[in-house]
Amino acid sequence: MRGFYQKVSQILEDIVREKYGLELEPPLWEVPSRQEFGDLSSMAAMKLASRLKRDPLGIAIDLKSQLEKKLKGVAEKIEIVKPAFINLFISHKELSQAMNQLLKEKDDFFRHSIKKKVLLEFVSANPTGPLSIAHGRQAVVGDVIANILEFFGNKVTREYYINDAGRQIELLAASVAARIKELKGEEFSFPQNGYQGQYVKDIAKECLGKKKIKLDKFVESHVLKLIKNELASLGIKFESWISQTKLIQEGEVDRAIAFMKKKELIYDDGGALWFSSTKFGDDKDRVIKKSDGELTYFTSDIAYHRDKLKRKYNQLINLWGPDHHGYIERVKAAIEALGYRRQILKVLIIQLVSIKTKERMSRRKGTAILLSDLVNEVGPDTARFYYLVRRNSSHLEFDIDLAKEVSFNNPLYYVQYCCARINSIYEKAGKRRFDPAFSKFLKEPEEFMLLRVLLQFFHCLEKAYYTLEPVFIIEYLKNLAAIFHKFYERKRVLVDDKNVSCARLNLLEATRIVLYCALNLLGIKPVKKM
RNA sequence: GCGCCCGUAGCUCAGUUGGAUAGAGCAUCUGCCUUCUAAGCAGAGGGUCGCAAGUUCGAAUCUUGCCGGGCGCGCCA
Repeated sequence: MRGFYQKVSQILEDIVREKYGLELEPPLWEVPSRQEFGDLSSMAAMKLASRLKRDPLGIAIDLKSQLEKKLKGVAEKIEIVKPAFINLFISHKELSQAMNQLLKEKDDFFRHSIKKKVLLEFVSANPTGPLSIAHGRQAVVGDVIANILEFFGNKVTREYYINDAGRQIELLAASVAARIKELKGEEFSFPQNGYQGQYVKDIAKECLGKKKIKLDKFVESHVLKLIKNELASLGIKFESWISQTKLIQEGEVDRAIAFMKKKELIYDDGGALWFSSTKFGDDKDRVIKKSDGELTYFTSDIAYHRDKLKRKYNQLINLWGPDHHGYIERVKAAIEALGYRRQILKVLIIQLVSIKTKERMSRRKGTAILLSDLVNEVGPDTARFYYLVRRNSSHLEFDIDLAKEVSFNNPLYYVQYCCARINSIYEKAGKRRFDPAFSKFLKEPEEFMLLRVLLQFFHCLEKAYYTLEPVFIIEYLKNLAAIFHKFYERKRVLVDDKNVSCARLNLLEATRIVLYCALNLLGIKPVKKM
């Protein structure tokens, strides 16, 4: 719909400006909720009517006649529906031309070239153990958001902030130390609230043979390797890893404090140093240095964000868990204090994940279900798909039994089945070329229904891009799959009439391009056989 | 107490910069395989959109109050 949409929007915009002297907020056209309302629908008449206090129907009739004049050949028909919707039906000729363009340009047909530099920070789990199922959701959502941003031409850096300076990592080292003693048969006392879990014992075992190692460094690198492997098992790779300890050692934190001191945003109270974040809209001021002389987590986070900003990105995006929601304001306050616009940072809160399953995994006593358990159970593609089926801000219930089910109940299989059916036809058709000259032989409503949905992928991508919600791609895929199966059941592709057959093969290839493109953005491999 | 998320069909959820008859899937019932994969398609039933007021041509969507569920509010990280 990309070509028409831009053309038609421009024309309507011009008419509104010339005839009424007004500018309406885009979008002037939307994809209507029902097929019967056409390809594009405009509410411009209603909007104009409420601004000018005039009869909407009269305005609609006027706009319609103007549009008809300027859209000869593009529009099949233009209808007015109560109260004053203007519905536009695009001609079959125009639609098949768009399909030919899609066949020629492939993915590029849907791309943009926005070219912003974006830093996407996500997961950033403490390096104290394996990733949880909630981290898994952040990882997948973040990765797909990065894919979408890149698809529209942005330069994206996926970054992981390693929170390795706190007490937690010391506690883990102490836990490992206790396990080492246990293995040696020495007396040991396990630290209070120390880290449980098999991985602690595994690390201890590895330490046994080695001499003269710095335990905390060894432990950290070991856990980081573990985390990297878990992310890799989902097909996720970060371009950048930033260590909190390193930021402190390199003096970034001190410099950030000095900078804010100079601007008189820091004061002393009760032996502690405070940042006057209330000057920038925070509820209360925040401690920068505790009375015992130690820095807080927030302090190094200020330095970290200063470091990000110095690297000259157009946009910073952070994915955080819901427990960090109260933290957004103070970081934005810090960004303003550092002399940047607060809008440069966008924080997405990714809600929690719970697991629904009959037995199997819940039987494991004591330990929580981990990301690695989940991936082992259902595989990376399924894990990715189901991690994306809800809006970021909604709780996600991961239904393991459904995800593993090999049936049409399972939306992922429903989508993959399209790929399998297309491939199956290709195998039967043998050698194939896609000749655009045949596209004009598309005639049937089922063919155009499918073609319209293919072209609407453009809108789906825009929606996902502007809201940073990958779920729209999932919803689109489900819809596309339904329309494709409908087409498949009603119309054979390989028929005796060569013209029709070739035209439908073109349509099939267009479908494959869109399907693969969408799945690719989600990081899911299309299947060829089922 | 303050802040955030959620409440839509029996179940899981779409639909929210206000728009057309509130949509899917599951489950229930009825049809369709000599023809490219039936892991599919066609059809039926199923709703006081948590409750109540307000804003207007029009509210699931916006405002206010209330009810119910989840989470967060440290000189923790």
